[in-house]
Amino acid sequence: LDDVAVETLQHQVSAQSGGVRVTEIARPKVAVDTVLFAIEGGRLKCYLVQLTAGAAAGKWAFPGGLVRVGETLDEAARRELKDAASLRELYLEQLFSFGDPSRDPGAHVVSVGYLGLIDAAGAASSCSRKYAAGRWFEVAQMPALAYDHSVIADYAWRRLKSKLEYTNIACNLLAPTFTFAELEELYATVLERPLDRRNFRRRIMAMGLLKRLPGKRRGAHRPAALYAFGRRSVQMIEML
Amino acid sequence: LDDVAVETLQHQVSAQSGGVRVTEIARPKVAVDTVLFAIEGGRLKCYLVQLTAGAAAGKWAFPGGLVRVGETLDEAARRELKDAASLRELYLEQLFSFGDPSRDPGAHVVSVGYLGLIDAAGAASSCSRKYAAGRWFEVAQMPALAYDHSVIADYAWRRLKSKLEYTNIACNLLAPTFTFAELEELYATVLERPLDRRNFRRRIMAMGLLKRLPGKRRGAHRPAALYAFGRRSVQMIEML
DNA sequence: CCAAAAGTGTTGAGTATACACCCATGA
DNA sequence: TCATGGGTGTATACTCAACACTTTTGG
Repeated sequence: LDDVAVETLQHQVSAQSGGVRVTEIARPKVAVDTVLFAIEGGRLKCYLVQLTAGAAAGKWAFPGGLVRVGETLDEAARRELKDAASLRELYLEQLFSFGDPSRDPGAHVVSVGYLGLIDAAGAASSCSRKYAAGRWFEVAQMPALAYDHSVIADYAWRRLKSKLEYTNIACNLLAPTFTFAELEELYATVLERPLDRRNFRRRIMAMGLLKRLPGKRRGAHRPAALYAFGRRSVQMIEML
Repeated sequence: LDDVAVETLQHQVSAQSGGVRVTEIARPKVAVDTVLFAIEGGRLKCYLVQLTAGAAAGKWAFPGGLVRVGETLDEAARRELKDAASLRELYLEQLFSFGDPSRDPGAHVVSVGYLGLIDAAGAASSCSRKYAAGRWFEVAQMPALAYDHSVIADYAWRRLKSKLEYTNIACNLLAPTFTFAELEELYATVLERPLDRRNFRRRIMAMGLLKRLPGKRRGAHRPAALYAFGRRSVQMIEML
C-alpha cells in the first residue's frame, strides 16, 4: 500500500544480501527495435530476423536488443542493426515506447520502437550475422511476428506515410540520384494510392528541395531528367 | 504491500544466493516523467516538484520516477502523479523517450516523457506528498529544471500546440461545461496568438463535436451559451 | 443609457484537384 | 513508324483569412 514502505524494505533486503556490493532492485530493461523499410522493385519491404533463443525462438521479429549502460537509444538501435544486418548508413527516427509487461512473456522489457529507412542499394548489402536468418519481406506478406512487433510495424508504417506528406524524408529511400518517375513511384507505393503526375510534380517542385542534375537516365524510351535532394537532413515542408 | 515489488525482490535475492553465475549486466533503468499542463486564469501552467535527494536536490523537475516490473508505462506515470500530486483523473499521452546517458549524471536512466492535461478544478486539488514542494508555474516563468527536463517541456508544449489544431484534445483542459469564449481563450493562450472569433467559431463548429447545452452562463453582461464536448476520447479532426 | 462581452456573414485570395495531349527515344 | 514512358498547362471548386456591426444583459 505505502510506496515508501516498499522502497524501505527493498533497501533493507539489498543491504543484507549485497554485503560489499549494493544490489539493485530488479527493474524493467530497455530494448530498441527497428522497423527498417526499403523500396525494391516498386514494393515496400521490411527487414525481419528470425529469433534463435527465448520463448519466441523461430518467430520473426524486427532487429533489436537491450540497451547498454552508457549508450544513447539511437546508438543502441544503430549497434543492433550493425550486428543484425551489417547495416551502417541509414536514417533512424524514434517512434514510440512500448511498455506493456506482457509484451514479452519472458521478462519485463520496455521497447523503444524505431523507424529506419535505407535505399535499395543499402538494403541489398544486408546480411544477418547475429540471427538464424534475416531477410526482406513485402509489408503485405510478412509472417506472424514475435512479441508485439506487429503493433510496432503499424506505428512505423503510419509514421512513414504521414511524414512523406510534410517532410523530405523520402530522400532516405532513394539513391542519391533519381528520376521523377522513381520519386513518384515511391510515394504511390508507400501511400498505396495512385498520384496525379502533374499535381505531384508541382507539389514536389514547390518544396524547392530538388536540384536538377545535368545528365539524363537513358532507358528503353525517352530519357528522364535526373534529380537529387539538396539537403538530406529531414526538414518540415508545407505540402499536403 | 505491493505484490509485484515483493516478488521482484524474492527473485532477485534467490538468484543472488543460489550461486548461479547469472549475474545480470548493469542495464539502464526506465523512468517516466510527466509534463502536466492546466489553464488557470488565462495562463498556461505546469506542475513542478522540488527534488529532495540526489545530485539535483533542490532543483525543480516534472513529477516522475522509476518504472516497476509488472506495470505499463501509463500506469507508472499515473502512479507517480498520484504520489507526487494526489492527481487521479487526467489525460495522459506518451511523448518521446530520452535516453542520453548523461541526462542524469547519477545513473543511466531512460526517461519516457508524458504529456498530461487536467482542468483547472483538478489542478487546484493538487498537493505534493512525496516531494519537498510541488506547485504550478506559468510556463513562461519556470525555474531552471533538473536533468534534461527543459527539453521534455519543449516537446510537451509543441505536442500540445500541434494537437490542438487537429484533435479535440482541448476537452481535457476545460471543465465539462464551458462557454465559447473560454474555449477560444484556451486556444489563444496555448498557441500564443490571438484568434479571429468568427473564423474560430466556424472551425470548431465544423468539427461537429460540441453540443449546445440548454442553460446560459450569466455574468456581468450578455449571457453566454454553454457547450460541452460530445466525446471526451481524443480523436483526429480535419481542421487547421 | 452606457459599458462590456456575445454573437453573426461576406468577400477575395490562394490552393488543391481534375483532366489530356505532345515529346523524345529505342527498337 | 510505333510503342513506351517522359514531360507539360488550365479551368474550377474549395478552403482560409480578413474584416465590423448588432445584440443582450447588468449596473
